[in-house]
Amino acid sequence: MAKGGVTMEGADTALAEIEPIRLRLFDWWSRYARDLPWRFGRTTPWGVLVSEVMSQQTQMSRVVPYWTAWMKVWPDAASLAAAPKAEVITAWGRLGYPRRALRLQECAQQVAGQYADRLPRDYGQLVALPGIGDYTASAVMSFAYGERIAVIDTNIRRVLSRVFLGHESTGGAASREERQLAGQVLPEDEAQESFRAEDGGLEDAGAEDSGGQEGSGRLGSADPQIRSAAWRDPPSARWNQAVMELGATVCVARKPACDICPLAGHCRFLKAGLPGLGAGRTRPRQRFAGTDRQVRGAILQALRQASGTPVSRKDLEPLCEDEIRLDRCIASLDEDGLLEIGRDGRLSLPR
DNA sequence: GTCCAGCCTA
DNA sequence: TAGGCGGGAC
Repeated sequence: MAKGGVTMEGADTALAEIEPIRLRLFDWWSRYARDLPWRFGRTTPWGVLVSEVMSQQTQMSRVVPYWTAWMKVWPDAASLAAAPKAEVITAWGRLGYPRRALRLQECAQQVAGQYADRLPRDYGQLVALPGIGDYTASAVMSFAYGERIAVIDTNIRRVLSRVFLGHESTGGAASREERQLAGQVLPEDEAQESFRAEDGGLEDAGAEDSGGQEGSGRLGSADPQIRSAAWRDPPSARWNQAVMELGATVCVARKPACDICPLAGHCRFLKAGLPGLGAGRTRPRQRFAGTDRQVRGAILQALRQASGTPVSRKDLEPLCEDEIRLDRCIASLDEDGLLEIGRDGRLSLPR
């Protein structure tokens, strides 16, 4: 119980400065937030969900072109639900972890079939969808719907832990202390500020908005005024996004840019001299070179490039010295539903 | 070499 | 709770 109800003694000092911290972070956010096309209310809740799934373990900058092309072809759950798997896998391109693409389509099928093509505005229903875990469900609730909910991801854990607790976030699942802290620092929302509170909201705002902003998804080179006009995120949603953004661009894992950090004056970690910087990070990464994952990726890429023409196993042998491994990877891709094996033994993307 | 807006299964 | 699962940026 010493753990449960106990306040975070160590965080008290910093928590007392929560208001100036919020002001500084919000100001920083208004100046430096990246102008990603799914931000600032320019897409639907479904579009937000797609961006979050694509961003799982993948940097935002890599996601942007994929997301833009994807949403053009499949702007809603229903259209994605009806797409051929091969096209979905191909459109996923080299984003990595292609099983995410299949799960996203399964998710689309459930949304289209069970929810009349309207993404649920309920954490429990979201988290029950394929490929949607705690983070993504929370992110959609906050970013797409403006609901007040603490979002917990690796960036937020790192930033909050550093600023308020003065040490690095631990590996593994979020600790109880981290979750409690995230809830404590989350701003309250004024009822009237809660944007998209009314039913409908921007459910169909898709891509019209300002006439002719098509593909770019940008608002010119960041006129703060234009941007802020589009900002209707309630404080809690802005906070979640701003903390994440700070973690992604300034308060990074290995070499944080404390010299330009808006929270430097309030950061317990910095004050303490960055003890154990970079330590206690998430579990060690698996190597990629020479693993099944690399071979799986190469096989899939070959199938994409074959664009529908079945490929023989023989043609894949150059991708992998070890034939045992090659066959194992083919089998696992088959099990994952990422490829099909024809009667003649040739391989292709599933239909 | 490390890290990344994680999720799922055993 | 541990381990599998891409690929690129730095």
